[in-house]
Order: sequence, then C-alpha cells, then structure tokens
Amino acid sequence: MTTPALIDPQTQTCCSSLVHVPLGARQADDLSHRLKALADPTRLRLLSMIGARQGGEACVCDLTEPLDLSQPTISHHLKVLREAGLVTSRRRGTWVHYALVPEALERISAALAVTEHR
Amino acid sequence: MTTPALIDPQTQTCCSSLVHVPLGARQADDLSHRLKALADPTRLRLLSMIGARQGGEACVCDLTEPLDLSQPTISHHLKVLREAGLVTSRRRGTWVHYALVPEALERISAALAVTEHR
DNA sequence: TCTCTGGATCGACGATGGTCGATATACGCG
DNA sequence: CGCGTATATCGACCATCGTCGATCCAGAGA
Repeated sequence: MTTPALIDPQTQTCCSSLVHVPLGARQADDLSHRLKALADPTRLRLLSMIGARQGGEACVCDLTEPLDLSQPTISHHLKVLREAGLVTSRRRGTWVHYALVPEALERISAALAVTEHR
Repeated sequence: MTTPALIDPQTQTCCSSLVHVPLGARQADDLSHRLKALADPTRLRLLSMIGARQGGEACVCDLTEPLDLSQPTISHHLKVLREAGLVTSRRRGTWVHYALVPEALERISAALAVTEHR
C-alpha cells in the first residue's frame, strides 16, 4: 500500500466540511474521536513542538523537559496522538523519534472549514 | 468596533498554524478549550444540522428530535457551543433559534491547517 | 552478560464530562 | 391571571480522562 488507511471510504464520504451537509452518527463519532485527541493543551503543545522542529522530528526527551510533566504522562499523550493517526513514531537506536502526519491535521482542518480552500 | 474580539492580540499572535511555531501555554489552553467544545459527536451533529439548515438557523425543537437524546441534554450541548463562541442564540417568540458563527470555525480550522490557505 | 539510559506500560486516584429526571423560567394565548 | 408549550437550570450518577509513582522493556556499550 502507498498510504495507510487515513480515509475510511465506508464512513467518510470525502473531506468536505461538516457545515454543508448533516453529519451521520458514524462520521460524527469518527471526527469527534480525532478531535478529542487534539483537545488537550499538552497534546497541542506536543504537536506544535514536533512541527516546529526542523526535520519535523523530535525525540521524547526533547518533549518531556519543557512541559513540566512526568515522562509517563508525555508518553501517554504521545500514544493518544499516535493512535489518532496524528503522529508516527520511529525508533532510532536508544531514542524514539516522533513526526507529524500533516495529512491527518489537514483533513481535520478541512472538515471544520466553512469556506472551501485551494 | 467592527468585529468582536475573536482574536486576543496578547495571546494570539495571528491566525497561523500551530505546526510552525511552538505554542505557548496560554495559546494551547485557549485552543484546546475551543476544541473540547467541538470534540463530541452530538455537538458536531448539532453544528452540522444548524449549518445545513437553509437560513443557517434552527430552533431547539428541530434539533432534539433527530438525535434521540433528552431535551436537557441538547440544551446543555448548545450551551457549551454557545460559550465557546461557535453558535449564537436568539429568542424568537416562544422558540430559541441557534445559528453558526462561521468565523469561529474558520479560525480553528486555520490553526490546524499545515499548508497556508487563501 | 551486566548495567545504564530512554521510553512504555501498569494501577490508582482525583477531576472532568455526558446523560438523565425533576424542576424552574419565559413567552403566547385565552 | 392562569394555562400550555418551549428552553434552561439543577442535582445526581456513571464513565472517561489526565496525572502520578512504580515498574517493565529495549537498545547500547563495556
């Protein structure tokens, strides 16, 4: 496969906005699940710190220190982000590097947009 | 003032994406608060049903029936959306009509977008 | 193999959130 | 004013979430 199954053709008609056609229960559950992953200040900052990093990657040690939270807590948040498809993790020797999945963020952004972009 | 204070110049540099510059604590709290209001399937469907309505308005009675939830629950969700600035309410005789605030959704969408739009 | 370090998992605890029934409030109409 | 209807608020209950310390697992190097 070229890309992981970011879009389920069964539940997701396309990437159109929710404000134009009423959302079904399935689609609402799916979108809310991804939004829940996003709706936490720590996770937003994690995404932001990973994205701001040149190369687009950051290891856990880089993320733990500036946030003033325990390492298990950071690890937990990264797991939530990973399971929502918002980041990927990759082992590099002793360290684990996390990277954004830009398409995932873009999909959510498009679902919330009122006016059509691009 | 021409527009309500949707953007706080103190905490919000502009409407740029979170993935380009690391988010501060204030900004992360602010954005996560708005995302929490969005991160519920019932509220997403409410927004969607209001937006899909021609005229952009819907009264509570229109929203309660199709969702198979009690009227107090719907009222609670609408309050959450209103306090997050995502909808406005307006009394019309006996009924209360809710309408979207497109700029609010657009702002959140822009904050999540990776690529710059428009 | 032993040890050290980075990260993940576990179990527990307090806080927050979604839902309901009961009740209160607002409006229109006799 | 009194009644009926449309919404909002209240109080309670159960589920989910964010956080922690303790512990476990994986890789690197001696």
